[in-house]
Amino acid sequence: MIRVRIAPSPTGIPHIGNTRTALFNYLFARHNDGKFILRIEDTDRKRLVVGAKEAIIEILDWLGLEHDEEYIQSERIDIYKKYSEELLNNNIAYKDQGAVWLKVPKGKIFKWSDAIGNKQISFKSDVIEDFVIIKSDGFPTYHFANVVDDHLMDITHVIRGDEWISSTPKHLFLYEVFGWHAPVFAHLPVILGPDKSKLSKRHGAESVLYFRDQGYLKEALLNFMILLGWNPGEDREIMDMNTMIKLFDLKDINTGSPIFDIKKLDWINGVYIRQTQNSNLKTQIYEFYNGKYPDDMIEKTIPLIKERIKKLSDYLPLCEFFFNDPESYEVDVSDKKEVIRKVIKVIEKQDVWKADIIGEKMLDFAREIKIKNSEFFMTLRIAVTGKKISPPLNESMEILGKEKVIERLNKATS
RNA sequence: GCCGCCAUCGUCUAGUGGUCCAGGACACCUGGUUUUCAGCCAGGGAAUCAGGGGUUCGACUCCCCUUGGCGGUACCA
Repeated sequence: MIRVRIAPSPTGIPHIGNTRTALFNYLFARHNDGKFILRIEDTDRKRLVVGAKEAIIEILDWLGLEHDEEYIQSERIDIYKKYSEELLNNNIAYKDQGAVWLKVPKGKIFKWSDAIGNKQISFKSDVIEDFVIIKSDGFPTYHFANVVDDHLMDITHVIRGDEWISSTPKHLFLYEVFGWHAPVFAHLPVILGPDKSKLSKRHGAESVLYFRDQGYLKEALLNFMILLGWNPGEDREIMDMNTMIKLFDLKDINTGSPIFDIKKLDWINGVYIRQTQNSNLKTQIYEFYNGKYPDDMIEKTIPLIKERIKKLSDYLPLCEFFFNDPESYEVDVSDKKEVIRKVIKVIEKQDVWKADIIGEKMLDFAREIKIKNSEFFMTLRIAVTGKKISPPLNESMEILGKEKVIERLNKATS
């Protein structure tokens, strides 16, 4: 039975990098009908961040990366203590300044075959110094707790960031002194920022929750993340979770570090928005704005804006005029008052209030007063919406209603 | 410094010795549809496969070196 785990430490809020590692672990587990385990590694008491653990769980929940088992290391210190004492008794570890250290012998070679790129990696033990396994505050170090737990929890594959490569010899040595069988290691190349340096606050290192707050869909974020360092070996790029689970394989993970590119995320998000059922999209927008705008109105606008927004947060800038009268006009229409007044007359006589009929009348009117279509409709657009860019005008006016449109036009001439 | 990982269009990548003077996607540019913006459709530019040596009849693909990037070198993970 395949068993994998993610081992986040609650010293910060997970970003795209950590979360992609979680995704890969999840996909690997599900693909193989295995177990996906969450282990909170809160052994660094000094750097604990309040709310971090909750955020970790909230992110996994939001993305739907459901775990099968959950452990918290701070509740397991007796276990680590027991194993460290075993090492102490066997004279493999020693105490110094209140901490327990593991003796690392010289002249050994630690090597393993890494699942990423399928290569052999080896380190001479001479470059590895004795290291602490139990800190003076009684808590285990990552190296120790991690190995003990991975063994106790029957972890078969350790899929983690490649910043752990240099620590792997220590882990291997721990498995050796305990006489335990080491799991398969798969070290993922880390995601880099646009400047090819480590992901920083400026780009992508924000909490994953930030992307949700920016109006990205979880399906899009998931799809974006899997494409960072993995592809199915065919041209397909848009994949739902089931497809990802079906196609995912460790051997298809790239060896090079990918760079985080938000433009691609935006594109993918737009694709997903266009794919979303109207009623579902309505609900998502309604909830994104915390119910501030009536959902029946949102519903009417969906067909008009579905192909025009890339993120949920693009909705309001485009559609606010449906809910509120414009407070200002992006283009000055004060010299167009005459035209607008005439339009009002035409509209007042209009009793069939349908977009295509309205459109015809407007076209006729523009022709009658000999104004170029583009110019005329821009004036009308500004007067009704306040903006140069809007959803299709006729349809927007239909949704707004005749009375409201006349009111707006009157306001624009005042 | 030492140790280790990595290296194909700006970006994500395909490519496992010949079918590649390198294919797809994003981004960008042009044209079409059009009352704005999107979307959609059609087309375009964009990698001497980091550089240099090998191996081979033949290298993007294998080996070595150099360079560059990244990581580690904590009683942090």
